[in-house]
Amino acid sequence: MTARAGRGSLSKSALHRGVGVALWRQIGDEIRRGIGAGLADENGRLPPEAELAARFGVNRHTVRAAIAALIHEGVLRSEQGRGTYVRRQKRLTYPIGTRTRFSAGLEGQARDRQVELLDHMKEPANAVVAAALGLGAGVDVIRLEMLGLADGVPISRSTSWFSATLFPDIAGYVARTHSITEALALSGTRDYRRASTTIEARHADDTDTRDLRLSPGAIVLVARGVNVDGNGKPIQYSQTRFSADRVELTVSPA
Amino acid sequence: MTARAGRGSLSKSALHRGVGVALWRQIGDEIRRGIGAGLADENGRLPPEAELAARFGVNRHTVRAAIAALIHEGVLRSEQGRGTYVRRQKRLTYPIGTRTRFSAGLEGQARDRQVELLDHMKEPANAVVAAALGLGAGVDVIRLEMLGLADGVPISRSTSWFSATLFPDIAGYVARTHSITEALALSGTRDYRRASTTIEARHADDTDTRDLRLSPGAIVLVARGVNVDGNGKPIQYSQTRFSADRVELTVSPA
DNA sequence: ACCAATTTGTCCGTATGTATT
DNA sequence: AAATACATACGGACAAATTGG
Repeated sequence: MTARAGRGSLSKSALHRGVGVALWRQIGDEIRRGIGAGLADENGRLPPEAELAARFGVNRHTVRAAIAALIHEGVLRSEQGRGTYVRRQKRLTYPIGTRTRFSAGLEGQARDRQVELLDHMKEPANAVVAAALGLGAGVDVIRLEMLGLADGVPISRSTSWFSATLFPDIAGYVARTHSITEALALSGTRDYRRASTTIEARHADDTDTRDLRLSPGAIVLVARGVNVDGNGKPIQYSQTRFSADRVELTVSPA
Repeated sequence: MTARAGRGSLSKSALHRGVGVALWRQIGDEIRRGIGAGLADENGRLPPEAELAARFGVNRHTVRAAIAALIHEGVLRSEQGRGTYVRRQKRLTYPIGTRTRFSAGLEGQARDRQVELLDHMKEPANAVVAAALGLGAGVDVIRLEMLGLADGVPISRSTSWFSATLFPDIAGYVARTHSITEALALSGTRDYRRASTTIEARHADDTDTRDLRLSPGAIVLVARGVNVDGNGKPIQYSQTRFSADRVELTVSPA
């Protein structure tokens, strides 16, 4: 999309009827994608409903249903007599690298960034967590449920596990400092780095729609990874869900 | 998903009515996601329709519609009196790193891997391509449209741009060798590495659904990046779309 | 102040698709 | 397989707000 010649042409995209996805939703997805690819003009104004209807080959009401959904999502805003406008133009770029830290990574992209601890608990590690942290299955771990915000908008929703014996007080530190980096430092781990990350994409489930304020059918990017300390010993396993509409990930070398 | 306690529990996920996605399709998406997360047993057998219906809180007819669609897509296969089975179990893991090469990256995960050149052309670089390759806007570049397959299944669909003056014969080389690495070597560039990659996720557009054989509403992972030669000079800008159902990306350090 | 053109908002009715029983 | 309820899609008509002459 980014590297296409056209100026707002939105390639007469064929809609598919009878495939279990309503036309208005397909059109909504097209409009969402079209934003930032020249569909809206320089003021963020969309073409009028009648023109969009003609372009998609549907009734104006169907376009209106799509726009209504996007307004409900907070993507668009419309004013009677004036037109329909895009609310947020740009997507945040979140770095995935050896030294990823939430706040530092978004520096310069959002005025206000913060991490909120939603919940925490001690529990026995399941097979995946145990393997990732190099612990025996069933060993106690501490799980943190966190929400990352940028300028008040939910950006990421993560679940992290730490060894309960090595980081018994991690939850309190995170609650106090609002920072994993500082909480680890208070626990005695001054430095850490990302050992591996896998990235997948899927539809938002209801946890995602609630915590990240998404609409059903929205997409989340899921990054799973392990942080290790200076000696290469695993200290944190985490799984982070990003709103695909609001962020893109960038793999930085270094 | 991966790191959740349950064995096949599939978290009573609430379905949403009136959101533009038919229930049978939502259930289909859930089943697709549930595969590989313990929904199917060790033989790849799904729970019986009646049980799925109870689990999702819908009528059995609706589950049957979902299964029928997944059978049509080639994800499931069902046998009267025996049950419904998963065709492909695992998702491929595609490495994104400094030394990403399609075929080598999937080694061991698929018996047969190949890259097919769908189309190629010479064109003036647009702003994005020119910036990525460090060329002046409007300079001629060669664009390659490629399809990556693993065991005959389309995995990735990429568009790449090369400087037309530095790599005038790249299309022919790729067509002959079915490999970017070898085509670059024939052009005199023995070594290259990935300088940067950004990853986003979005709904499949009709190009994607056609080339990657996806159903509308499916998700694609989009990786955009630049390859540079030994001296750090950009030689290739590419944009690759992966089927999010079939592939996950992994960021390898090194 | 007025008018015409443009654009979104609301209402009617009808046909088809989806989901349940 | 059939009856029912609701969501989706279409078509047309008009009201309400904005813009510019």
